[in-house]
This record gives sequence, C-alpha cells and structure tokens, in this order.
Amino acid sequence: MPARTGRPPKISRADIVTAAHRVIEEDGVASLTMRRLAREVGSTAMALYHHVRDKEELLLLLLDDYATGHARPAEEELPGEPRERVVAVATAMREALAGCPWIVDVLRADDLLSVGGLWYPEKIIDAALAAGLAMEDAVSAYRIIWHYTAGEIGARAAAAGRRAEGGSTYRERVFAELDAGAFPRLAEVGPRWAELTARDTYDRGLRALVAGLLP
Amino acid sequence: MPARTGRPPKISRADIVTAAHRVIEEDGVASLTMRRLAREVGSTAMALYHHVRDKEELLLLLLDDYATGHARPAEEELPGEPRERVVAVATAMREALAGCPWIVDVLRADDLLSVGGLWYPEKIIDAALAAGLAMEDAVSAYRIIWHYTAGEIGARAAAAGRRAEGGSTYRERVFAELDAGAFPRLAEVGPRWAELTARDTYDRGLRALVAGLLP
DNA sequence: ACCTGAACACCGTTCAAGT
DNA sequence: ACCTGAACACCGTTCAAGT
Repeated sequence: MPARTGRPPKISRADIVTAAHRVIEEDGVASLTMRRLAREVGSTAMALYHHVRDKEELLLLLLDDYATGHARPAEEELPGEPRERVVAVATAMREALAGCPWIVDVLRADDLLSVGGLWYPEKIIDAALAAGLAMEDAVSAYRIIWHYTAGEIGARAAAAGRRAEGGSTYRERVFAELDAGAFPRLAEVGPRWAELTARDTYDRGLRALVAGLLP
Repeated sequence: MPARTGRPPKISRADIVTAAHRVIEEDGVASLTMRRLAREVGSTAMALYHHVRDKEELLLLLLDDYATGHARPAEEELPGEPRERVVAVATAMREALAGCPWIVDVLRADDLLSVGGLWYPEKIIDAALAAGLAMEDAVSAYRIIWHYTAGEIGARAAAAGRRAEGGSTYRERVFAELDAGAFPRLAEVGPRWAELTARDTYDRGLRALVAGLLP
C-alpha cells in the first residue's frame, strides 16, 4: 500500500452526495448549484472540483446513490406469472422515481436508469422473455414501459412544480379562452379538468400496455 | 381608434418569435438566450422585455405559434373507426412534437399542449367517447397516451442531444461495468442495445395502449 | 411608447497560488 | 494532495435615463 501523502482531505465524495441530496430535498434540483453545495459542506465551490469532474458527474453520482439506496421489492415476493411480474416491477420503478422526479430530467437519456437502477430493466426484460417474447420484443416492451413511466413522472413533476410556485394560470387561461364551438369536448370537461388530472392513472395505462405487449 | 402616439416600434412580437424559431432550429433551445435573441433581431436584450413579460412568456408564445402553424391531418381523412382514429391522431401529435422536442420540456405541465395544440386532445377524447367510454375514462385515456407520447419524445430528444455532443459514454460505461451474474439479460443484450434502442417502437406501444384502453 | 446602457445577483468552470 | 481567491464568460432581469 503506497504511503498517503499530502494534505488530508476535508471533504469526501460521500459528504458531497449527502449534502446534494439534502439540498434537493429541501429546495429542489434548481437550487443545487456548486456554490450552494459548497456552502452546505462547509467549503468552496472550487474544492468540489477536486472530487467530481463537473456537475454532470455529480448528478450521475447522485442518481446512482439514490437508485442503489432505494428499497426494491424482494425477489421472492414478485408474482410468478410473467405479466403480473412486469406490472409489479414497473410499479416499483415508478414508485422509486416518484420520490425524486428530477431524476427523469437528468437521465431520460438512452432508456436506461443508472448503474444502481439496472435491476428494473433486468427484471422487466426477464419477465417479458418468460412470457414468451423474443429478445428484441422484450427489449422494446421494456422501452415502451419506460417511456410511459418517464412521461408520467415528468408530467407529475411539472404539475407539482407549477403548484408549488403559484396557481397554474396557464391552464386556466387555456380553458377561459377556449372556443366551445371548435373544441366541444374540452369545453365540456373544462370545469372538471383539474379534478380529473389529479387522479392517478398510472396503473390503468400500465396494465393496458402489459396486456397489449405480452402474449 | 385612438391616435397612436410615441416612438414607433422597431421590433414586433412576431419578429421576436420568428427569430427565436431560427435560433432554436440552428443551435437548439439551450442557445436561446435573451441576449442572443436580441442580437438576432438587431436590438438589445432589454428591448425584448417591452414585448414579452419574461422568458417563460416567450416560450409559451413560441409553443403556440408552432402548434398553430403545424399541419394537422384533414378532418375528413381521419379513420371513422374510433380506435383507428385515436391511433391516427396520436401519431400525428407525436410527429408534430418530434419536429421540436424541446416543446416537451417547456410544456410537459398539466397534460396539455398549448392553445394552438388543443386539437389533439379534443380529437382523442372525442374518439374515445365514440368508442363508448365515459367522459372520465376518455380523459384518462388521453392523459395516458399523452404521458406515453411525451416520454417517448423526451427520450428521443435526450438521445439525440447525447449523440450530438459526442459519444454516449455513460451507457457504454454501464454495459462495460455490468455484472453478468446479477444482470444476465442485460449482459446478453448489451452488444445489441444501441441497435435495438435505435428502433422506432412508438406505434407498437400506442396500439397496445389503444387496444387496452378503448372497449 | 419604445429603446438603451449600466448594473444586480446569479451561474459553471479555469487557473495560479497557497498549505 | 487538497484547498483557496480571483477571474472569465456567461445568465435573466431591473432601473433610470434617453429619444
């Protein structure tokens, strides 16, 4: 083991990640700046660059930490029937993401979760294969479910954001200006739109997908 | 008509919106800053604030302009059969959005497109009602389809973004570090992942949803 | 009424210097 | 090896002043 030399570190990657989680939990991802984070760990913004390459790497670190730490369903408790297993895993995935919706913005890329979140695609693809799908179709089934889940989380996050920063004036204006002749259905539901869109429809969509995608 | 008084305007809202479209088309949404936009219209950043309240209003304006201007399917050409009509409208919606994926980031909120884009939800809800759904279920069917569509567009946009700014190193690292014992299915598809995720699976998912949601 | 310049309070990141 | 301060090149937005 080589002798450790030089100045002993004041902060660690783990400190940074912990502080970043706290900032996000308290004030949202938008508040997570290098300067704010530095203040939180009792250091300077520039010191952070000794532990992470840039902000993107920090976010990836954060993501992975979250995925690894989040409780997932016990393998034995998953239903044996393939379709039900996909529903169970996807529901768990959505639940994990719902706790930190900013994740979807960070890693919407490439249809993949972080390294720590690979359990979900693994299990969904595995169940799809068990249901009799060829590998190609199993992967595409997973991607379709992922797109649906990411879209739902994104919409929820955006709606929550709007709600937090004052009334959703835009939607109200849309319905106020609505031409009832051109858009009779929307005019009809207009008054109930807020109530209806507050409902959780994830499961309904998920089951429709699973029924349509798995043989 | 009251006499128009004061200095005649040098730039109009229309000029601003046109220039903004050009900037986005050329260099992406990230490049759309008030200063850049001002340069583009031959003015100063501050002059813009005389025509739009803030950047958010500008984006909404942009969104609406796009939705209004985009060609949508002729009413007569839509299939008569309700399920097929939903598929046709949703496909057109996705196609319209694919042309400007940044839209999804801007208005992912509230499950609604802009004022100019209301045609899509109107037609989808209408077809869902024609298929025999109650209003509540028709709205939730629309929302589910919207979430799926927004998620797909978002993933495509993110993937395109990564591709533009150099190789998708992250995904490669994920597969390189993959523990084949813990994730046998992913290890198996790993080499084909890029190829498989390049495929367009929107239609498959959409038809699964429609089949599962409409009676 | 419309436009301008200077300024404010921020960003992420780099670089040379300290311990 | 690790941390710091000053600086760079940006943001969106406000405000007082010009025409």
